[in-house]
Amino acid sequence: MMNKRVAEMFNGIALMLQVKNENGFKFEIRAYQRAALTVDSLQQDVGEIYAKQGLKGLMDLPGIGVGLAKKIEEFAKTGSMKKYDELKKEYPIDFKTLTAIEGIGPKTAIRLYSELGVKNLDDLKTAVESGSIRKLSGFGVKSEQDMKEGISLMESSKGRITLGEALPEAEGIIKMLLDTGFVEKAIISGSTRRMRETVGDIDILAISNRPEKVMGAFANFNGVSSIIVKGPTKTTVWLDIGIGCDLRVIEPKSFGAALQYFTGSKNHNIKVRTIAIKKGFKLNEYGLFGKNGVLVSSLDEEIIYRRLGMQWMPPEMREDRGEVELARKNMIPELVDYGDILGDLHTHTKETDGMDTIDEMAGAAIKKGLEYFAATNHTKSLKIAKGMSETQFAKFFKKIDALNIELEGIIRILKGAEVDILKDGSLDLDRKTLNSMDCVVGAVHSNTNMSEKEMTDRISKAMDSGLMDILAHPTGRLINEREGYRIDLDRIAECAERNRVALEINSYPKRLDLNDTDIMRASKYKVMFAINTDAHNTDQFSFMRYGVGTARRGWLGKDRILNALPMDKLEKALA
DNA sequence: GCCGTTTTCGGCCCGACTGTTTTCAGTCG
Repeated sequence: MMNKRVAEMFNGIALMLQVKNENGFKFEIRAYQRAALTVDSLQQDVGEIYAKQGLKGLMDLPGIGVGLAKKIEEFAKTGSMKKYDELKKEYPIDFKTLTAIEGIGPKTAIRLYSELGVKNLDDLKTAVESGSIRKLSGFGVKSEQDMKEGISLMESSKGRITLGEALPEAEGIIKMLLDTGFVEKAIISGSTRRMRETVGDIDILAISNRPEKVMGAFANFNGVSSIIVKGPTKTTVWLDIGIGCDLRVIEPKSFGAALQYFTGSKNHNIKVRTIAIKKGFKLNEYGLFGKNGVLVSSLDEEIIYRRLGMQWMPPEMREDRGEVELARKNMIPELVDYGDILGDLHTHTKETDGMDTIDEMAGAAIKKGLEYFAATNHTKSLKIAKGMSETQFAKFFKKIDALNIELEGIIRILKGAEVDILKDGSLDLDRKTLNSMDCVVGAVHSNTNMSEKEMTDRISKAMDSGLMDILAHPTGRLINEREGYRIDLDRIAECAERNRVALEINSYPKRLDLNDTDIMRASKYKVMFAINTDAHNTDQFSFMRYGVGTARRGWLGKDRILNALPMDKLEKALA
């Protein structure tokens, strides 16, 4: 995977061009930054795209033209980029680290270098401690202190946290704001509203006629470790959990415009605003304005989009992946909704590595309003999770049969397993046991370091057995921890279609697997998807929303979701 | 350096906050 490196180099080039010549490269810089964003958020490796589709494939990516495609080609072939290396020779500075410090941008970094010889973080620490920053013109004691604090913030930063951590934190802040009594409405915006799998900072939008009171309460919130900026409409703080949080307070009349603006994504907004300009409007966070600065619309997101000749788009789609073009043609698909999920087809109990009993899990599922769920414990080869043998499953299923009689008409528990797909592609239980189950979820847990072809063959063989209903966490990736195993997703999806195996969208916050872009790719085949929590305790049924958010980011409709089917139809589908 | 429902040339999103200095450049999102 070379995306990270390429994005870093593009960003590096942008930074160095910025210091090289004030405004001469203004738009070139923007092009590099935009391309870096595109490459960085891409799930597919640009090296792979180049290998399979050449320059043409690269140029199909938004913001990548012939020039940048050739630079990616150069990197893929030689492992370096001449333009980057040449600039780096001119500026032997660790821009990436230094500009990651809050308040330090490229201009400041270059002054620190040319006047104090600061090349990296260690040099900066020395400069700050020695008191030499305050002696530079345009800098003072405050700037020096800010840098010191910026360094410690960066060192305590978690980077991007998972949606599963960010969303509950954001909801806590919303509640606190509403409790102040000064807030009419408070809503999550930014990447959290778009349900992005990781969140770099939390964005909150509040409506109030008393902004100073709201900002005061926010800054004093006990989850806040320091205040970065504080004004009447915008306050930024650093949270104890290791990321930043922005609060914008606006007047009621600007609600729609502000929500549209602060939800992003950045590239989505740039595209929408460009269209606004072409139509003779100006769009900002206060509203959509006509030629003479006359307010056209500001109250409602949907009306603003309409005025621009577009349909409203669900936040999860706003990534500039073609949604604007669809919206202009009135072709935005109806996405699976958070309330559409009727069951959960992948959960664990105490018998293996779960925390709670089947009775407790059933109780929690009932509370969640599910019509059914499948108990899918691990199988014997997975020793670390106390995987079960054929006889243990038989015994466990008797318990489920009894429970199902007791819970008749309330909920239905499906008998299943998360069966290991072994190294040779065979399944970890005998055919008879698997045939006795309602729902067989196949998964890879061992020998993950195979080649792409070997791993794809292995999983395909398992699906070809005709015994599997669902392929769990198809790539095995863990966010911020490990990349997935290597698979040819097209071959997997094609094989799943042939065998009528559903692909899982695992809702576990660290997994979200398949992810949004993989879903888009796989959904070109006639496969169903199953959005499962993989719950290991009763609380984790609440992970479902992360999976649904991911499915929506992959543009899936309800008709593609296996567990949006009511029990009778699901039974037929599984059979 | 990218890109096209005005364009293959001439455009390119828009505003808030801060420090240090007197009007704004730098940074951020």
